[in-house]
Amino acid sequence: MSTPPEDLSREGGPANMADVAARAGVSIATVSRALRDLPGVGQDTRDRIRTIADELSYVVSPEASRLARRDTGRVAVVVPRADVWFYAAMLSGIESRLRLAGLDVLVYQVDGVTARSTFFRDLPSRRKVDAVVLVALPVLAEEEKRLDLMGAEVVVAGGRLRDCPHVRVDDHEVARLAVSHLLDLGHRRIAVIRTSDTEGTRWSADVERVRGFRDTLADAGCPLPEEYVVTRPFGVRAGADGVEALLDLPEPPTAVFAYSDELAVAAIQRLRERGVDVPGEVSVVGVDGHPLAELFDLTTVDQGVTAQATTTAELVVALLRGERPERSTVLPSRLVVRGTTAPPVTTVTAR
Amino acid sequence: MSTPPEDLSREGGPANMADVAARAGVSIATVSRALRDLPGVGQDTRDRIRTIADELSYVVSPEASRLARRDTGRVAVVVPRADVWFYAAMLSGIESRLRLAGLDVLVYQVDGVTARSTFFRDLPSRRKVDAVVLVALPVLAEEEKRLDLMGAEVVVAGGRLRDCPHVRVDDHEVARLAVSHLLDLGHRRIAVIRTSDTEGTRWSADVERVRGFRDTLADAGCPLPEEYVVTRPFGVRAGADGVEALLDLPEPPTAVFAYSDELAVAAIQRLRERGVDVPGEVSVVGVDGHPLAELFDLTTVDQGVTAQATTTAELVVALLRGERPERSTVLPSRLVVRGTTAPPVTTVTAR
DNA sequence: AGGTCTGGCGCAAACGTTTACGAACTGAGT
DNA sequence: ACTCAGTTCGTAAACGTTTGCGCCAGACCT
Repeated sequence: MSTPPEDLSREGGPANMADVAARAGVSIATVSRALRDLPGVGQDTRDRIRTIADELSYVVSPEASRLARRDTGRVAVVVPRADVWFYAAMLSGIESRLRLAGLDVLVYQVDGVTARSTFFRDLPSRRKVDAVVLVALPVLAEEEKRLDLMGAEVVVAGGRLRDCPHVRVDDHEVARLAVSHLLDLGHRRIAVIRTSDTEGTRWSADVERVRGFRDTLADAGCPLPEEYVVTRPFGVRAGADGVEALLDLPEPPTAVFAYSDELAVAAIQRLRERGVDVPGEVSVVGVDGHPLAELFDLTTVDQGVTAQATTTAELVVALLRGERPERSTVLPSRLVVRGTTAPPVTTVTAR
Repeated sequence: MSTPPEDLSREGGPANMADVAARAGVSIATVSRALRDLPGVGQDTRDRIRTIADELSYVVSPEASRLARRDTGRVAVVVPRADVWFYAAMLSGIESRLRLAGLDVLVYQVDGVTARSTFFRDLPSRRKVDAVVLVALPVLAEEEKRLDLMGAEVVVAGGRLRDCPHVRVDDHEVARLAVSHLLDLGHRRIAVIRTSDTEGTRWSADVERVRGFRDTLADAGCPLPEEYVVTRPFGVRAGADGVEALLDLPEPPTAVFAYSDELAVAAIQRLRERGVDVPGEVSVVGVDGHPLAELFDLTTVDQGVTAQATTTAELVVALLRGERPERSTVLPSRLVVRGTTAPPVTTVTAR
């Protein structure tokens, strides 16, 4: 009868490989090999080491292990903020998949100019991770250059950036899907509500969606007054305020393309508060595939966030394995027609 | 004219402390001290080392540094899932605050029985972090025991667990605030919609809210048919389905206390779809302080998520500094009366 | 002149692994 | 008996820091 409890709480701190080795009467090297399923260890020795490690409830020191093998086993996920659905869903999906690959995920919230500039100045994740995933992060041209210093694989999700490998949807197509749907229904007065940093940064998804919006209207010979493009700072109020501005126009739109489902829901809520029927008087279409969209019977362009997240994570895993995966994946988006879009009354009836 | 570009991309990998030391003509120890503002280095030497480190764009190897100093500089935040507002907001707030303290945050999503049991079996964060924050994580009694093996400070947010230091709101009070408000308005038929894991786990916030609900009704001498307590699996449908079930009762409630604002909003949406006026026929009150609540003019009990997050993070920081902070902080919650609650028509009018 | 400080710095031992290399042993083939 | 390949294991050198200790020069005293 030995003294197991005493061994666990030996002079502070958890057990080392040396402790396991001593108990098993083998060298540290053998323990290392045994625990990692490397060849060169007899089955019986391996088993013995295993049980001893278990008894001591030993786990390797990641610092030491990583120091010796020169990787970190960690991936940074950079999002503007973690409490907004799209980013949260991305983070969630990426974490799940990376966890399967045995990778840890650290989060960086980088929101606004100052946070972003300090992030790119200090690159706080340098040498701390094997890869960094930039999720829909607007980046200034000068900041792009600092990416090289990152010293890790950089992959981009939900947009594209320089020559970084990335996963995204075709945002031009996203906008086209939404706007075509509205055009098909007969709408000719179509507005867009978007949010932005308005700090001079451009995120590919943003520019492409705007372009898709304009292109689709232009292709259909549909006029677009500039007042129909409203931009509001991010927040719950964005959708409501944006649609308010549109309603107050001398000639308000009959349909609204909202940049996100959250915007759309807020817009709908405000419309109904003001007694405007949706979709009777104004149609609304969103983007994302937010759970709320189903609840509110919102027509939307589902951009398959989970799929994007998973694909991104798999891209990271492949890169870290040294494989040469597809550097650019464009996932499909699909229009989900629900109850917030309908033909405009004005065109159907009088004039 | 030396060869600066060559130095940067020297034989692969980033610059070491040794490189900096060599260039500066000092020892490694001096570089270490200089860069960390430790005493024992002359000002001029310090400056010289600084600029050289800058030129080489040197950053310390966290693995090596942490190995030597025996901490990790990381904190694990464990949430059931990162794409649900409450957890996301907690994570977001905690990350922001911990970042200020120079700590990195790694996320663990632990949702459902299997994920939780493997989490507590493997304790994947062992030795990887200095502290772990459990955010509203239901834990089985047997799993609690494994916490000791964590080998890190364990703090709990949004509830309480064993003797772990924690930050929370008084959930009994939260329920009391909501239900008293409904009682004050004259409601006597008050139901509750809750979500749960239903895996035998109990989370303190859950049990206390239910208790608060029952106690408050009991104190008011208000009857509570068991059908008025509906539980639905988590999801967008929970609120809608739950309220549906209530409506179909022979004697439906005139007021609903929803466990979260998301539930409440879904419930309201379904109520209105079914032509039930809110708050005319049914009053609804939620819990959280979700951004949606403001948008939907929802009466709610704001549990100050950001404050909880910040306080939790500060608790962690204090613990890691070796201070002896308040081990139990109960933050105030407050009733925010908006437009989804009103006196019941039935009691006011006929009978 | 010798003596005690004191600030500035280097030496070297940790920290806990991983891994190339080689030693010892085993058994089989000659 | 002798080699040879194969298996099992130990030795020791990394990996890149941090930090206790000690040395040395100069300043400041007596």
